[in-house]
Amino acid sequence: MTRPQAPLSYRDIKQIVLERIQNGTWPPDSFLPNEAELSDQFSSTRTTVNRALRELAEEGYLERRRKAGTRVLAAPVRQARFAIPLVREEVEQAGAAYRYALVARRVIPAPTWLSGRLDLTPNQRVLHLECMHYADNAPFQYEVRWIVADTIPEALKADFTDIGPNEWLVQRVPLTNLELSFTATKADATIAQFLETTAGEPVFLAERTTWLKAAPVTLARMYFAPGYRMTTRI
Amino acid sequence: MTRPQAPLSYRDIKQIVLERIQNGTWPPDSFLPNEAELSDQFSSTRTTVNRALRELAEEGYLERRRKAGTRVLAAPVRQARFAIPLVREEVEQAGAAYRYALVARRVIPAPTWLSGRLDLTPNQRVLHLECMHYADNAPFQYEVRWIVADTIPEALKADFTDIGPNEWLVQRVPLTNLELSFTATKADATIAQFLETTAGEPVFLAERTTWLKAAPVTLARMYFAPGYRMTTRI
DNA sequence: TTGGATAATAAGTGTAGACATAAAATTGAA
DNA sequence: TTCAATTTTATGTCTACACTTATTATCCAA
Repeated sequence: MTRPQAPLSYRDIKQIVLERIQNGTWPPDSFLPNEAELSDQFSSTRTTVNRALRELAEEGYLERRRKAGTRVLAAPVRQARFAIPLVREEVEQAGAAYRYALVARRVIPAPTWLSGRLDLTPNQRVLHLECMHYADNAPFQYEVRWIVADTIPEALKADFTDIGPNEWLVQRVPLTNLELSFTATKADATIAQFLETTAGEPVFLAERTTWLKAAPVTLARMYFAPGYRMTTRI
Repeated sequence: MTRPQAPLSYRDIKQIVLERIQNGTWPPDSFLPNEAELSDQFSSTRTTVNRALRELAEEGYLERRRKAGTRVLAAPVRQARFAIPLVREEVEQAGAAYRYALVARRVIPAPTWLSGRLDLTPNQRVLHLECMHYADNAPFQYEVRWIVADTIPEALKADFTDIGPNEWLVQRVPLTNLELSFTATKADATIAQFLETTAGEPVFLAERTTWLKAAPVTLARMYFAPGYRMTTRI
């Protein structure tokens, strides 16, 4: 039953190329035929092949260089993508009820270490906030945050008793740069108290620094309750 | 000085659209003009505008739905991308000398918890490895790994004294699925000994499970020396 | 032999137009 | 009034072609 072959989409081509990489037709470090030749083989156009290969390169399977051609990467630089969700969404997605509470709020001159980190002039004013996020009334995250008053003056007037600073910021400040780091740390007395655990217990700490163009906006430390796991699948 | 406008590239258009989102011309939740109209405005083609918007959607700034149109996302689902490097590369990139050592190697029937995690039949054989990774002779990572013998029989013959199992696997097994999770845990006596720290200290733990199609390949637990930070910028 | 100009090549990008498809909006019948 | 069928529309994708640009390979002269 030979019926006229439906044209291959760029998805089909991606799939086929990936299979050929994975089954050894095109072993690591080898070069693929060029786009023109592939589009012939697939009875497709160079544009379609281009999109397929471009996306595979984007995903870390191929390396492409002009004139040199397209090469299969030996060790695909697999990259994990973590969505950075709002705490509320993270909690609700897990099927738990979210509750937020503002623990402390004060305006202070930036401590030296913070000035260093955010490149502030000495004693620039910052809004310091401490917040708790609960999942089904169990502590989920203890958040300590500093917001640079000069960059976001509106924040001084904002009321953070009902809405968390992260949600507040995300809704009105178009963040341009972001640095995110994760580490394990030991709960001190304060953290332990808020997370209802014992001082000295390991907690997962996410630290997030954001800028608006060159101006520092905020630094946040988010301590997660013991047992927290950040997970992703590829 | 009116010179004939060079045509806008899809990059230019991305930039312009991003600026309009960030300066409030197109506030969160609002809809952009449709592609045809935008291509008029930019004196470009729909194809080019399409690529710009598609990539911005990919990056989490826009949401696109057929017929509905293209909407600015209120809280851009910013996503962090972590490259998942080989330990060796991670160490060398930090400018340190990398050293690897195999600590233990044995073939055992899979313990119950592992069978559950990897969906193995009871007592299926696994290769159990313990390895150390050093940066400038200081402990960097303690790796505990199980490799499913039925899925990767070659692994039983492999010599892991010179090359780590991760590098070995990456070079010959085209992993198809991967689950990665991060958490903070307490160093037990063994971990503490290898990482040259004290039992009870918090350590950063990355756990990685991989499959080849549906077949489970390996589970790895990587304990990082105290002070380790996983960082990314957007 | 070497070094620099030049040609050749493969990917990168843009234009123009067509058809496909999902989903919202509308219409019509029960 | 409500639900199902139909129309409309914005994005999704493909074709065909042309031009651009980075980079390698080649060739020739010093």
